[in-house]
Amino acid sequence: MEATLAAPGPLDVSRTLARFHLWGEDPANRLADGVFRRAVRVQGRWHGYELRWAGGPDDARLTLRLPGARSARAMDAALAEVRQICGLELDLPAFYQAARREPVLGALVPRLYGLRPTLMPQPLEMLVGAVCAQQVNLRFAFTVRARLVRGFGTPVAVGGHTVYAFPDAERLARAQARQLRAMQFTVRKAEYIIGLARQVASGALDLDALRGRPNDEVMRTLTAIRGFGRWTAEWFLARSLGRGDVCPAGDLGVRKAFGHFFGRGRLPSEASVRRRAAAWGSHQNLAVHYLLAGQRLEGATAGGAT
DNA sequence: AGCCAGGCTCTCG
DNA sequence: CGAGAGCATGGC
Repeated sequence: MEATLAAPGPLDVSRTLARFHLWGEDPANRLADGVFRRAVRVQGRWHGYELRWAGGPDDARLTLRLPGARSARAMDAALAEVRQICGLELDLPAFYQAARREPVLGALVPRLYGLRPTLMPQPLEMLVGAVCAQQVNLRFAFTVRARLVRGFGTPVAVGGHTVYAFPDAERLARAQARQLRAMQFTVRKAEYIIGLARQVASGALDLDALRGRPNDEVMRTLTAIRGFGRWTAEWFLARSLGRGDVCPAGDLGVRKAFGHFFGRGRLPSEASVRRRAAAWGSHQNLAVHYLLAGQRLEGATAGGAT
């Protein structure tokens, strides 16, 4: 089966999907030879899909293919994921208009034209990925997450490649802490991940229901879980639910980016980042995304930090 | 060897 | 509450 979709507003697919290999390989989100591959589960069955694209940022055309699939439901599920992953729901034109009033963002927009945040469609995947990234460099975070995905995920063949479906809560709930330790998770992070998975698997925690809840309620729900603090919850709001009015101000990368663009290189406090970001209202998420990507642009040319 | 890395919990004032 | 110590595991 095959379907095409168009973006509402600018979309630079390559730049948007680049984050899947910025810091290493992600076996659940494979980017190879200009094709993005991933798997969705529909009625208990995994379907691998391939995303290709053509055209420029202003006329990007996406082609989604599910080799061997016949169910319209599988295609619908894959389409819904792709919309999330490419950030199609986000109002880029409105952000661009607002960015014109701000010199730093205004200058970044043309350089990053069509960049969108990649929203992670599966909440468990986002949360576990966030735990992996707590307090360690992102290269290492990617490495341990890849081990987790290969170790507990389900391999799915698609287009001559293998993608791994991200392990579900039931599988992670059965995992042993020492198995995660062998993958170089800390004892504590192993507990966090397994603890979360058990809450989800038992039905005590409904992550999908968070999508319909206001920010503060999502924050309260997530931060009540051991191992899940403000940083993790805010990134979940930003990169899973796509909430615009969120800024993970405590994030080291975010603070560095704010320091770079607004603080003459001095690392600002979390509170000061939060203050400045709050002025951007519903555009905070996109603004933060552009600042982070903007700093990576300059890091590549100036040899600085990422 | 030692500092750093896109935090979190726990304790105490 | 808010600040600070302690923590745990690698990468460079």
